[in-house]
Amino acid sequence: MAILQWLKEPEKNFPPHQDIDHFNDGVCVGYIQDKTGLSQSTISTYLNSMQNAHLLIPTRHGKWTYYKRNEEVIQAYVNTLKDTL
Amino acid sequence: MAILQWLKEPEKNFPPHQDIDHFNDGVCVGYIQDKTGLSQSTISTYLNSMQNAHLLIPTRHGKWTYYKRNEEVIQAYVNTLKDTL
DNA sequence: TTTACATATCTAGAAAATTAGATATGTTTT
DNA sequence: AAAACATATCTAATTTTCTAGATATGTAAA
Repeated sequence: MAILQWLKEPEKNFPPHQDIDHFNDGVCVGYIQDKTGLSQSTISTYLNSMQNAHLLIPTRHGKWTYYKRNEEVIQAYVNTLKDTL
Repeated sequence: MAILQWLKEPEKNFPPHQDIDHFNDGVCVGYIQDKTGLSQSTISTYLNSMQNAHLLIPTRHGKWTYYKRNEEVIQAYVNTLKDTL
């Protein structure tokens, strides 16, 4: 949940990327790792599982993988909760 | 989540109680246990933890404890999720 | 075309959640 | 007040989740 929240406003929660000057494709794994303080493998695993759940969309830029929110799925999930819960 | 859903419409998901003819205070533990197929202690533990989270409101009627949804808290939770997630 | 770097995957140990049996408590009936 | 019944609590075993170290893979720089 924290990661999803951070990704709502990348410019407020992460430093700028070195090769690109926008967050159009999200934030690179390393920055998210730093922010959480967890190990590289743990973060990679998390991001991968969130990707599998279609909560995040990955984009590869050179050496880096960027992750951004999948707004449609996230909203659909919240709406389902609202109806079902 | 299943329990919360069932408790939205007790009359559709549970048999009538033997001592009272309404679900104003919710459903007794035994009926919820039957519906889940879990053991008595497990269900009691679940209901207790949901009560601690203020998701359920307990009412004692003689030998039975009835549990009903705490709509305010449940809605507040969903709304928080909608904003935060 | 080797080296360095970012990320992914594999493996396994530690921590937490799930669950039931045994027992305790509270309430009603006899 | 003893017995019966509904629910709660305690304890512990099983299962699942969490997490990191080691290693692998993919990409770019030297």
